[in-house]
Amino acid sequence: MSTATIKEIARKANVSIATVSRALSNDAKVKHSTKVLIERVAKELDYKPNILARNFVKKQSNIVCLILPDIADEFFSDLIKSVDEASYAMGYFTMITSSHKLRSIEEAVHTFIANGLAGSIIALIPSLSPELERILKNTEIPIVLLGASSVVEKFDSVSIANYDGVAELIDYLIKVKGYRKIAHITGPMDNNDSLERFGSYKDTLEKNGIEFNRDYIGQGDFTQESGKRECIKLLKLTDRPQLIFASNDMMAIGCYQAIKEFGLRIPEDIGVVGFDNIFTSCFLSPSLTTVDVSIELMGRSAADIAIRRMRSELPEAKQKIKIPTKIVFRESC
Amino acid sequence: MSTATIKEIARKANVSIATVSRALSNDAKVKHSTKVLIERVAKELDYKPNILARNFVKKQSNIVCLILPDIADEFFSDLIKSVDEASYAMGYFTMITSSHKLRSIEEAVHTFIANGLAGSIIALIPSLSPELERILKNTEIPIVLLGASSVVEKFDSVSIANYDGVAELIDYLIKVKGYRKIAHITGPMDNNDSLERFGSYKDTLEKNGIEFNRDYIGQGDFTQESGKRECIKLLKLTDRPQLIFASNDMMAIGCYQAIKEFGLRIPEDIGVVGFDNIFTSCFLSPSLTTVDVSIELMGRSAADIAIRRMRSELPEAKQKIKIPTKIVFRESC
DNA sequence: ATGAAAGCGCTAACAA
DNA sequence: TTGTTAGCGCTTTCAT
Repeated sequence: MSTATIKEIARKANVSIATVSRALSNDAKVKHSTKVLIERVAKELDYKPNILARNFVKKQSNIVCLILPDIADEFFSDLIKSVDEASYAMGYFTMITSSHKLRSIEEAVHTFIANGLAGSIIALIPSLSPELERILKNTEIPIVLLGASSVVEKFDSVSIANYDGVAELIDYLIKVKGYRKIAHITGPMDNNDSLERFGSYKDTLEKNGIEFNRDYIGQGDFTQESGKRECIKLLKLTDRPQLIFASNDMMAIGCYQAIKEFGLRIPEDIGVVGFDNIFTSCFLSPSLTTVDVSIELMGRSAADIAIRRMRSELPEAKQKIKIPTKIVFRESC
Repeated sequence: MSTATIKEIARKANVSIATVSRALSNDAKVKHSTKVLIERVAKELDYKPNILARNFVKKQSNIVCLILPDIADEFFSDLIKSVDEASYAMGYFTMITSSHKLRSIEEAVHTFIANGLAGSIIALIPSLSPELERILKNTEIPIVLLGASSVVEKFDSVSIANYDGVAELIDYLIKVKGYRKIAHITGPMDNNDSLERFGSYKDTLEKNGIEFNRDYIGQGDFTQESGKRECIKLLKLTDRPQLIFASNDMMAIGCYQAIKEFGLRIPEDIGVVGFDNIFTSCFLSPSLTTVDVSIELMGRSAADIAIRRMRSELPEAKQKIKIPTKIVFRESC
């Protein structure tokens, strides 16, 4: 490895290392001719700054650290890619890590904050534990929360417009499709997305004059298995619902399995809708009506905030970005 | 942020910073009692070493950098996760980046090598350009190639056992299922996986006494669209094949679309098989028979090699890991 | 077994 | 506009 250092450039260009440093970070007043000279020499030597040294002395890092939860969701690739692309475009690097069986999310965050590697953190935090909140609040580096409760006023956050998305979906089901008996399978009860979707489901039913029916609620955990399990319970009801709204597409897939095992047809006997628009959704038969979210936009927005915070380009007030959703009309209802 | 430094620990423990450094990296001869004392103080102060400083002075990095190609494949999440998990378990961090419209893979690799951030590189390189090979060979840090031509003797590599996997698949199709007219849609012609699969397809046909038929070859590029396009060409043949072996599942999905548009049935009128076993495969109708590869094992193996190279724990000879495959029997043939 | 001191590559006062 | 110098937190000789 061993690229040239500013020392060698200084020697070759007959200037001091300070001048080289200034010229290369082009923020100081350096005579144009010397700047040009230094840049030429730097290019000749194929100079790449030692990021470690630079970050170390500046006591800051140009690494955006993306922290993901344990489960590997389908959309992580897109999220990572969009964060990295935006970061790179602004001159930053992307580090990623996730909590897993060996490490809690709290530990992951704490480590990255304390050891100086991360210049900012983007964390996909489905639910904010008190300990995590304490750690996060005790740090100087910018934190951007993805999908975390937007109620938490203390952090910048980027989240999905769950409420509006679900409201639009349920409205469509009732007003256009004529469904009245709509069941819902929720995600985990400490998950913000799940909670918001559930709240919107209830509110929208009521706004349409449909009474909320506790029997029509299944409690899942965003996994396919839980979707299937809760769907079976719903299918066994004497007053069976006409449609099941699963809080995400994975659980909707579970519903498909259950419904097929019961020998029922979608959407003739019972409709199904989901949320997320994962890649698989359009290949199910029948294809799944769901709510699309631009993960790419989410990642880009988060990186943008993180980096502008690092550069102190943002106003004091915490940013609260809501990523809009869009219904994808298909064949399952 | 600002965790305690070794200086503060030294002061509190009444020893020199050198002793603290030694005690904490527990490789030098430090009296047991002082070591215990220092560790206690360190814990009290919630000390986390400044990784930037440490890496900087040691002129090495404990960051494993994973470099991905532009396209965001479905399996990236699993790959990233498994690399990170293995790295973390061995005390390393994971950085990821990908080539994209703003940056070629050559530039990405070069940057990470030169700026000192990466301690080793794991690169998913479908095809090795001469420039990339030059860059890679000119560096001191360990390089592990994923899926790159295993012919390249100069690098450690982890790749899929394409040849054996396809041989097993084609053998099954001929001997068990009785297919004879088997068409193939290839991936890009500079992609190693694609090439190996194609080679194995040809060889296995011949071993079974079936003459290779050039008309039965479509040249795709691993995208769904190319699969559809090439499938249409095959369906228009007067002597239509009985089955299409797509070089990956995405193209198999494209085949499904084409076949349905032609009003044909799978597998009654024509069979389809793929390679990869992506998540969606089992939800297609009919579900897709394909070849499964453990991405998780791939990532783990790559991280393992990268890190043991960093620690000089591996013999000179380049490691050549082949990840075994397994046929997933389903309904599409 | 421990301490003193140099130095990694770079930036940022302070001088000139 | 440029040079000199101190120092970031840590590791690592070289002494003791």
